[in-house]
Amino acid sequence: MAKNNKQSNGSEEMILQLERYLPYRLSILSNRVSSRIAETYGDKFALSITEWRIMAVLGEYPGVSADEVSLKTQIEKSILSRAINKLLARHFVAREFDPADRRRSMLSLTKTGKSVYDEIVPVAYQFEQALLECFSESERKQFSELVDRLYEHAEDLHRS
Amino acid sequence: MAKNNKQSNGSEEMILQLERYLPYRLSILSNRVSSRIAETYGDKFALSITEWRIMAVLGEYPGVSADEVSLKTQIEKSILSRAINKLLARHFVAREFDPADRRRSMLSLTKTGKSVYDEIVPVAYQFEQALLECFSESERKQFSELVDRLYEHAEDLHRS
DNA sequence: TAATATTAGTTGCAATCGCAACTATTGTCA
DNA sequence: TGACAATAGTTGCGATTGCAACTAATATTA
Repeated sequence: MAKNNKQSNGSEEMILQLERYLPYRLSILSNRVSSRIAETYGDKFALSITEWRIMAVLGEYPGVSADEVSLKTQIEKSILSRAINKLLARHFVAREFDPADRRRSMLSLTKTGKSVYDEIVPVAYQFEQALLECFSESERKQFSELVDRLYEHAEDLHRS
Repeated sequence: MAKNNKQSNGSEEMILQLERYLPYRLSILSNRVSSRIAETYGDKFALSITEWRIMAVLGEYPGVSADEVSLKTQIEKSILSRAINKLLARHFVAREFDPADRRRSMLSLTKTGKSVYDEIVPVAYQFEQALLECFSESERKQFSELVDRLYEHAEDLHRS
């Protein structure tokens, strides 16, 4: 972790070592990883990260509403609305409205969307595997656990 | 990690479990952490994440050029140019041009900028400490190491 | 039931992003 | 030296973002 180094001239000001600062490193790591994957589906299907995430949720949970997608992915609802419209226009996603609550949309992948999804998923997993090559089995487990714990803890911090 | 679960009906299509997919989790974690910190300096000094990062680099390396800031932070150069202009306008940052190479800027924090920096740095470190409370000492070290290794490995993947 | 609040999703709009083209300066090499 | 390439930084411009206000539907409650 970054250390709280003081300057050596005796003054009390701290220097922040950005490249050792964990929040910064997480951000850089995440950007690097995400952009690497985005290359795979971006080049081939012209999907943005946001669009792909929506499709990933629909592949896993067909029939969810936009709001549920928003909850799961943290995508802001106006961005989501516009991304869904694009996916509708490209016939990757279909939308019905819940007859019991006509505000509520029910989203799913179309046949075309599903075939795109089926093509991307194995590549995504291969990428994840390739990424994790640099870890041993126990390191993978440990890392995964620590990521989860940090995520929960960051949420807790907010509440206090 | 996410498992390559197949559907149970005997077809070969894979489902991607987004919330177990490591690249996705890194992204969500990083966003959560970054936005928590941004609240601290954003509310008080109206600094964006990008602006703060630039100031952090200048606090650590006074006199660097815009290009060097771009290399260190991965901030795209047009975004950087505009952010620096804002920081110049607010007198948080000063700019000279290298007499030996007049294309090259030499950036540094002004007195005002330095006082903002000096106020933010301890808060940033406190935040990092609070974040890491959920880890033991050895877990912190391990996590830091794994993050670094993953970062390097993600870069290697790209070259192949 | 009528008034009010809440929820799901959309849209207006100003700010930001990011690629590509541009200017200005310096480096290369025939 | 002079033509061309490379580098640092800026700017034009279309696309994207994200807040806030909006519409439409449902839920609450007096």
